[in-house]
Amino acid sequence: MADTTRTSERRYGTRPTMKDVAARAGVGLKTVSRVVNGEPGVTPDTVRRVQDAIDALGFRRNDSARILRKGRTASIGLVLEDLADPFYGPLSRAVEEAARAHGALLIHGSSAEDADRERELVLALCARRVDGLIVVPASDDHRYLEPEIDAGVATVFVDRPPGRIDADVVLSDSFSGARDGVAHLIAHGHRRVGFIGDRLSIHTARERLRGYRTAMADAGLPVDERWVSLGPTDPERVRRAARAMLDGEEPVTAVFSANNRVTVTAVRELNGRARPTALVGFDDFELADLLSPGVTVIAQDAAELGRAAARRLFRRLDGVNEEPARVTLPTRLIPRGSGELPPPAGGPSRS
Amino acid sequence: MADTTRTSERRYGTRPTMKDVAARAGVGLKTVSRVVNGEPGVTPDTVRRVQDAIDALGFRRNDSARILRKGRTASIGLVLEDLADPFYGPLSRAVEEAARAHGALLIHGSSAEDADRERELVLALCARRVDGLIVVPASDDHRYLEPEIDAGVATVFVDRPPGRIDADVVLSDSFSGARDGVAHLIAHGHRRVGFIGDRLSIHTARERLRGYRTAMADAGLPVDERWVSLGPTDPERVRRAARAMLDGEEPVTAVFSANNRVTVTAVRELNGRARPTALVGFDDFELADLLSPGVTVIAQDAAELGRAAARRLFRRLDGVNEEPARVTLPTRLIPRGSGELPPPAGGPSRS
DNA sequence: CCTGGGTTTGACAACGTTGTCCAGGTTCTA
DNA sequence: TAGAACCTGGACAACGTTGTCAAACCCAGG
Repeated sequence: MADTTRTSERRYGTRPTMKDVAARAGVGLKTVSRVVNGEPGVTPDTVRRVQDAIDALGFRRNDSARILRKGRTASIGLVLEDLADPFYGPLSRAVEEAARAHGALLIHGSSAEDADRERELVLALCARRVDGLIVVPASDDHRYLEPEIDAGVATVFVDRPPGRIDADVVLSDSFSGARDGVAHLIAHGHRRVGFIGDRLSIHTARERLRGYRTAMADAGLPVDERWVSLGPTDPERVRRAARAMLDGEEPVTAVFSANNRVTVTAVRELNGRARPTALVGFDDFELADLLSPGVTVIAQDAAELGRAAARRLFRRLDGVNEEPARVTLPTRLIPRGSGELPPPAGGPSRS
Repeated sequence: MADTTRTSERRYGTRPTMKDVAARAGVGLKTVSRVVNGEPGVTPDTVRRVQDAIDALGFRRNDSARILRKGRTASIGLVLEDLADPFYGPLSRAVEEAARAHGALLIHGSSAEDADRERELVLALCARRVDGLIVVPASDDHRYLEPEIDAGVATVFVDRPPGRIDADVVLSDSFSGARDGVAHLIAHGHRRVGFIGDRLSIHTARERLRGYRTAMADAGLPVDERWVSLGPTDPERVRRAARAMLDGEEPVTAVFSANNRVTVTAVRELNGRARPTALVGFDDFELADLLSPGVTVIAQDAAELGRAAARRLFRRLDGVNEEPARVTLPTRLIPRGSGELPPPAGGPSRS
């Protein structure tokens, strides 16, 4: 490939600029800009000449320069815990659709539930000058975001509230959901209900535990602390927890599992046992209805979480200036069989 | 909020620049740049002064300007079909990890299996001057990408090959996988095997169909065209297809479903029937082992697809200049029960 | 043929950063 | 002590685009 010195010709790795287009079309720089952006006030004939030059050179506007000049990037950042978690699929998708509707691109990052990594990602996105941020918090202290928010980065938290700052947040009603799920088990005759949850550092985990305790208390039932297990959601820990509460001295007859990862492992453990144990899980998951018995769940609407967060975000970007608000979405109990199993006859359900 | 004229103070919606920092620290612009980028040749004392000014003003480097100046954006684009499809979760995740390891951010878009939308997204990413692109093609003509690739945008296709251009691509071995899956059914005594696939416009769909036909031919079995159903993967179409081949005159005794969406619907249909029908599905999915019977699948390694694509991409970004290559990853048959069901005794398995 | 109004066009600065290059100061060497 | 070598810091241009503003042009009406 001859390295020609004619600057207006395409060379490998060098992209033509508006200046090149202008030279080729024999017009001024600004006229090219006008054509590229569809601004009025250019003769049809000139438009055609410029268009031809654009096509001939394979010109594509450099949005970096445009962004620098205009100050707006038409992109929003989405930071969540793990892209591969099926719960976040519909949420991301909903945010993406909203972004698309507003002509914005989505920049994505997973925090892997690590506070430092969340911070690092969020600040990288701010350095890119994203117009807005949607964050599923991993950290419990978001004061580092204050200067950014002051500087005008619209920020909405979703699924969990931010720590130590006041900002928009969209949540599912974890407390009521868990309370309803546990009450459902109690209504089917259970008196000893186990709870397998996430680490207490996570807000939703705390709320769901509170829902569990409330439901038990409302029914006048005691909670044996051996029935409550909190910690990371890896299968090994969850398995051990399930075994402990099922094989102990006063075994539970039902289990409430506080998120989808826990539920899946719990199902695996319960299915292998002779004595059926009732189960209600927080979060719906695909194929829950096809298992036998079908898994009764407290479903949250992940897509709606994303939509609501995006709605809030774009309202702010459109200049609406309101106080930060908390939106709480209701959950839905979906009975499928596992939550309606009765306690073993003649078993510990006698008061 | 008083609109002070002191330009170096923070005002709402206006961010401090290096110039502001320089003024405040009493140093030159370039010195600030050096400190921000950790370049050598600045006295510790000066560094501290600059650092203080940065903290006081809440300065954060504007990456748009940096990108404009340097030409590299440290970001890569990922365009796939649907973020919410669980198959793409691990793939995205793997790409993200690789990006992170190389200090790059990930910009994300879903094509929704629409060629125009793919093109629009890809070109938007090119306008942003992403350093590289990873694309799950929805279109069958990617000539529109040629100028971009010539201009230096490293591009790797994944899961499906590009159309009408030569470029890197990472694929699962759909042909062999399907052939093995169908051979597995035949090995268990089936002679009438149905195939429910995706639209033929999709490369993997064609390959899997070819695998099916090859397995049947290799076993000397005829294929009745009523056993083959191709089309969109919505549940309604798949259900009808399954019913037709199961209730027809010469009903199939086994079904090969050519992707995860089809498999899930097929399981739903088959589970409701008295006569058990064998099933092997392409793509693994969560909980496949918990259904009864467990679903035998041809598993592809989605995460490895992503990793391999990212590896290829970053090799190119590191300057390695090779001919475009096709990488094909093997699939793995995972027997779980549904694929090992025998045909009904005394039924049509007599030759 | 000139004036006035509108339309079309282009020159120029600016966005915030980094690369180049040079000035001034310090330290070391002969 | 002079001169070289080195270190630190800053002035300036450039990246490719868009906003501002003024110049040039066109046509109709007088």
